[in-house]
Amino acid sequence: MRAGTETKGERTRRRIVDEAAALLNVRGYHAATLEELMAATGLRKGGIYNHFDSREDLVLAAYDRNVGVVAALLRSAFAEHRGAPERLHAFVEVYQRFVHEPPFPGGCPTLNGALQSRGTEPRLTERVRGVVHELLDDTVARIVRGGLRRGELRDGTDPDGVASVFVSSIEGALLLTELLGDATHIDHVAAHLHDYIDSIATSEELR
Amino acid sequence: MRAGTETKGERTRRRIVDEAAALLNVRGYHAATLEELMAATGLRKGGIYNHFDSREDLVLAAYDRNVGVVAALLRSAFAEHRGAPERLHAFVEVYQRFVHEPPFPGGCPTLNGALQSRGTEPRLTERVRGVVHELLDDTVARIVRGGLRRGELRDGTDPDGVASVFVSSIEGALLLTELLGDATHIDHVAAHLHDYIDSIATSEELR
Amino acid sequence: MRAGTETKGERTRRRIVDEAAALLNVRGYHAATLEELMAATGLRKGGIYNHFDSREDLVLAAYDRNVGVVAALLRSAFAEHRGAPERLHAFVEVYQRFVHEPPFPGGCPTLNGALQSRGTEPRLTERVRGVVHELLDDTVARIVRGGLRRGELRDGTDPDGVASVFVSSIEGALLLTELLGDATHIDHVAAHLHDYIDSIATSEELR
Amino acid sequence: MRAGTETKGERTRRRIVDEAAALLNVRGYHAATLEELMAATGLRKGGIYNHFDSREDLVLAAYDRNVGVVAALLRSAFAEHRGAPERLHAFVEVYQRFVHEPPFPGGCPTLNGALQSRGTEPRLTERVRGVVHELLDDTVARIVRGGLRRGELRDGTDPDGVASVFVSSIEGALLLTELLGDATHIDHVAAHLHDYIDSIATSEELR
DNA sequence: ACTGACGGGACACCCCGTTAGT
DNA sequence: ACTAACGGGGTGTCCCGTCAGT
Repeated sequence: MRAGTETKGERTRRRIVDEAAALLNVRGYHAATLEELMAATGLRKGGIYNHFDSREDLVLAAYDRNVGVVAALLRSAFAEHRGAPERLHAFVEVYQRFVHEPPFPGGCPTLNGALQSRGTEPRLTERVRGVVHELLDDTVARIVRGGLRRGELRDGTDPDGVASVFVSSIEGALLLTELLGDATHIDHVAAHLHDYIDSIATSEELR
Repeated sequence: MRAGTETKGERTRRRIVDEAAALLNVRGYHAATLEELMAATGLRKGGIYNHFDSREDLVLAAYDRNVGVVAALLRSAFAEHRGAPERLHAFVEVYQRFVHEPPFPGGCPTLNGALQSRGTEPRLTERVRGVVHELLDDTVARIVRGGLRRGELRDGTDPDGVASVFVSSIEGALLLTELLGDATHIDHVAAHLHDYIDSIATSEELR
Repeated sequence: MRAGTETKGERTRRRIVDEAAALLNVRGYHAATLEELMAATGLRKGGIYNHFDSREDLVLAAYDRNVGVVAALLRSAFAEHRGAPERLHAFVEVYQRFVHEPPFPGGCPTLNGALQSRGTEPRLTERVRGVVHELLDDTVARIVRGGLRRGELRDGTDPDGVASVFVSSIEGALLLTELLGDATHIDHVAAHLHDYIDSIATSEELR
Repeated sequence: MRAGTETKGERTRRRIVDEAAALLNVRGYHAATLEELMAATGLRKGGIYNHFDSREDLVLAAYDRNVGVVAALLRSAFAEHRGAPERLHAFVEVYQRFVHEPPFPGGCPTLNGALQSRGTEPRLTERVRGVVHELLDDTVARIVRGGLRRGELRDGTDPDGVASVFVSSIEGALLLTELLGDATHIDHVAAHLHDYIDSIATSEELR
């Protein structure tokens, strides 16, 4: 299929996913009922089930869409920075900006998916695991490995350790921010991580 | 009635809370059904409703119980250490040990409660908020303030910032550990926090 | 047993009936739950079941008590009047006064019992039937028959017809009064019945 | 869609209301359980809840249907008579015929609704109040007012008083008839009311 | 005689999925 | 492709009754 060309069915499907994505991230991937999804999409049950075999399939598609938005933010941020320290700074800033200028309401979809899928939604849980693994290994740890290779980060820095710290503290801060309705937590954590980046960077230049 | 003596009802109630607490932390505070709670406690609906006015009340009691266990671990850890840096180290170690030698299965109840109460369980959410606030303000930030007064921590250290960083990164690490079934995340974060504590402590002595 | 002497058990039983009677006439003989009866009597379930084999038995006893109060009002009113027209006037006045100066809240127990026992409470229905039959045949119709014998009422007056009219219109008026919260209905009906009595009385003297 | 055409859903909904109306008037608007309604309509819960948001909504619709039948009987009776005395006679006869040739079993829905909604079914109670008010003010009292204007009824006749007497005694008679299974009560009351109408009519002609 | 504890059975409501229509 | 109609299972809650204790 050529870019820009969509059959009518595809357009409808896309619209369903878009509306569902917005709703689910706010109301909860598990809590939102099919009735609410019907109201959000303006379609009836049968209309939705024409495009998705089950509510779960729609939820997964919507989750992917929301995660994709965040991934795109990261990609575009990385496109502007080459060095490992810079990219790590950018990584933090993306999430910080995500809180203060959210591209869609409801907070971080990765976190929300992780929170709400416990036990009841195994396929979503699996999907979240994949996303988080990618965040850890293919994003943060990869940046660190590249930085080590290029000598931008101190020898002995553990890529996996950095990844754990970054993802843990950021997702934890998003959780606090969301739970308490207080954005200072992500700011405090961001400041800490910026310091941390500087402490493991070989370069002397201050940000 | 003498202290230390329990009527039959109190014993049963305690047993219900204990069994429910174990179940709910694993199955989910929201997902676990009353039927499962009946199976876990060995009582019928009538029996449970004799001790609790609603499923929600039981859930809250079970949540309190689980949170109380963690609080007790913290208290006993703090009882062995006086200085602020030592207490912060102990704080981290409690959570690290919590993962490796869990007093009950299912992970951190605070986190689980926060995860599963989104929107659907307002009273539980409120409870979690209280617990997290206590963790931030009355535990970590208070320790830091004491350390500043006594000159154990560097001037300029922000108690609230430290609290945000500690709670965020630890809860985030617990989330990763739980989600991915991989305890290295809490270990990485713990190591990082230990370093961080040393970096803000005035004392030169290494741990 | 001598009058005025009550064993402790009898006193408790009487207290249960009294409190239950007051509650049931207001909350409804069918709607009031055992929990409410417990609260009203200050006893626990077992305490009540010591005196009554079932909720239904207590309801019946309470109903009898309430009906007995009305019956006593009628008896004492009849004791002051000998002639049939006078007694019929008195009959009407008892119910009219019952509305304006109720001896207990909730309205006419006969009516309430009739209303609330439909289908679900067969024994109470049977009891109500008996009470209404007594009201029709042994009270109103009997007065009319006496009046006919003594020539106080016009020949050709049908005792059963008068009874139907009196009981129907009075109970109907109580229903309207209760349903709409408007006491004018019983007043209108009372005025009408007083006129009706005068129209079937042989005596010329106006009331 | 053309008038007079019913979709399948409308037909089913109508059938639900019809069957429910018949059942509820007999079994009781409060007592009849959803299971019984399912059996009566031949539908499952899901099918019923597709047409009604709650059991209460169905009950109200069924009540309205039954009341509507009685209202239609009154309207058609009034259509054949113009004068106030004639219409009052017709009013009485409608209810008398209602007992002897009931259009549906279970007796007068207005009465049944009033009886069974005490406290437990506030919306039904409100509905019944409206129906009774209409019966009093917009039906009987209005007829009397018209009769007074046209000089068909004696001056000094109180429309509200007549309404109270008519509705009270008829509903009371229906109550007795239903409670005791004895139709003579409505007949006695009807005879009385016919006499009463003649006594307040200016016309000399006997019925 | 009275309490506390527990069983057991309804009951109304929710919500996902599917199929007959159009 | 989309709607309306319907099935069916599960959920929390209510509430009466009973039985062991004391």
